[in-house]
Amino acid sequence: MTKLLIYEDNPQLREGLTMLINGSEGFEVLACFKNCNNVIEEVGAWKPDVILMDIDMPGINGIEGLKKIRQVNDDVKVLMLTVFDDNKNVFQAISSGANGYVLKKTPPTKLLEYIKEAQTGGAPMTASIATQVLKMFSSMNNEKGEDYNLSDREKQVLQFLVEGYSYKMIANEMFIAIDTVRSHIKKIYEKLHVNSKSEAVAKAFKDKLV
Amino acid sequence: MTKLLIYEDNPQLREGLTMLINGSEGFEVLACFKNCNNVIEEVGAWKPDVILMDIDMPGINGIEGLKKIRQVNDDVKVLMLTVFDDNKNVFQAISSGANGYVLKKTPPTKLLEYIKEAQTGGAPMTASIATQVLKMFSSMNNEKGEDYNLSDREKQVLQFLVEGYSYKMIANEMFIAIDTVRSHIKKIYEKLHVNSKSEAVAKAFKDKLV
DNA sequence: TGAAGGATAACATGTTTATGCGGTTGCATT
DNA sequence: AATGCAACCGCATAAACATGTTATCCTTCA
Repeated sequence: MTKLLIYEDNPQLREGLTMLINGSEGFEVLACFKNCNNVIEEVGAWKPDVILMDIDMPGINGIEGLKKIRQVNDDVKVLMLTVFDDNKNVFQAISSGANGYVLKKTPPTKLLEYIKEAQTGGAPMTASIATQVLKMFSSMNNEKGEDYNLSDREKQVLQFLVEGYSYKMIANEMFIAIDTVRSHIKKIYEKLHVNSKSEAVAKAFKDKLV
Repeated sequence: MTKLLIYEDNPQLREGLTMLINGSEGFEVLACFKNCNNVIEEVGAWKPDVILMDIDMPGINGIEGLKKIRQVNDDVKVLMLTVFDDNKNVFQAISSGANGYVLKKTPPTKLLEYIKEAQTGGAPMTASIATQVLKMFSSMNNEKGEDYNLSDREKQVLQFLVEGYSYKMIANEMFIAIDTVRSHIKKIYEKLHVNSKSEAVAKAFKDKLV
């Protein structure tokens, strides 16, 4: 028997979900709540297997609710419910420890499947969410964009810049004159299309040159 | 009609997949290959909707094959097939542009579902894969180390520094005097334990303050 | 109510950076 | 032999930066 709590501010949807779930073999809704004000106590008292958590709630939203839960309980599975597959929310929810993320328009049979999947350690996601997650994933990785073809020496200098060295210090470290450091840096700026040290440093981080 | 190519070195599995798919309404296997040696030409010639790509192949493996495909074609959907839900491969595949990632032990009906899902822009994953992806996602993100408790204003200034603004530009943007900018920056340096703009920028990136 | 601290601002001084120009050397390609 | 290019070096100047000190106006908080 899968025991659930539901957090959802919309009364119709709350009733609908409850009826659907309670009417299905092997599922039971322990309680419903329309906000997350006492989420910690409620979860502690009812000890559910799975929580359905609406994201868009007034007051404490679903993400905050999730975070509260995770402060005290890492075992209960939390399935986020939302109308939109909004990029930022997906990201937030996932990194706050959600076990799954499904759209409200998911058909009932699918939803029950997802709940079961969450309970058994899976990570149910609707297709559109999964697509987004993959996109975020691949975009954040992007193993270095442009090349800028910096020479070896220029790369070294840039490295020192990133580490906060002044021209003078770089000259010392590299056993060259400070004016040579200047020359290198000027060249680096040209290749990176920037015109200050901090821009170069920022670009180095952004484009994973270091 | 969903048209497929299959890359799989194991003859049994190759035959099995072909028979399964060709025996299903709405699916057609255009061709099968046991390695990725000519993958670019083959994809160009057959113009499939979906490619089933085994990961563990001798010679050019599935990930390399995927990368080759993505060099010339971003539209075709590539579904990775593997025996293990190996962490590293999942990550590699996703960031190389795979559309989905399923285990070979996936039951036939599910597999057809997944193929259809991939074709229509979804991102099919078996539950265990999805779980892994979420774990990677949430683990790679957090940290955010120290806080340094910068004030709101100081955070704004730091933001501008990171974007390469000079003191003068920051003063203009924030409608304050350049000397005030100086004051803020001095305070920022103290809190971040640095003593130059580029060090501050570097630290901002490293500690994910921005 | 008085202390603490954030945001604002001015002034002064010395250092660092950005940019321009010029140049030599040595290696590799043509 | 000529060309290009990376690495090296020097000089000059203006702008930007780092640091110090001082001070007012707020709000918050004990």
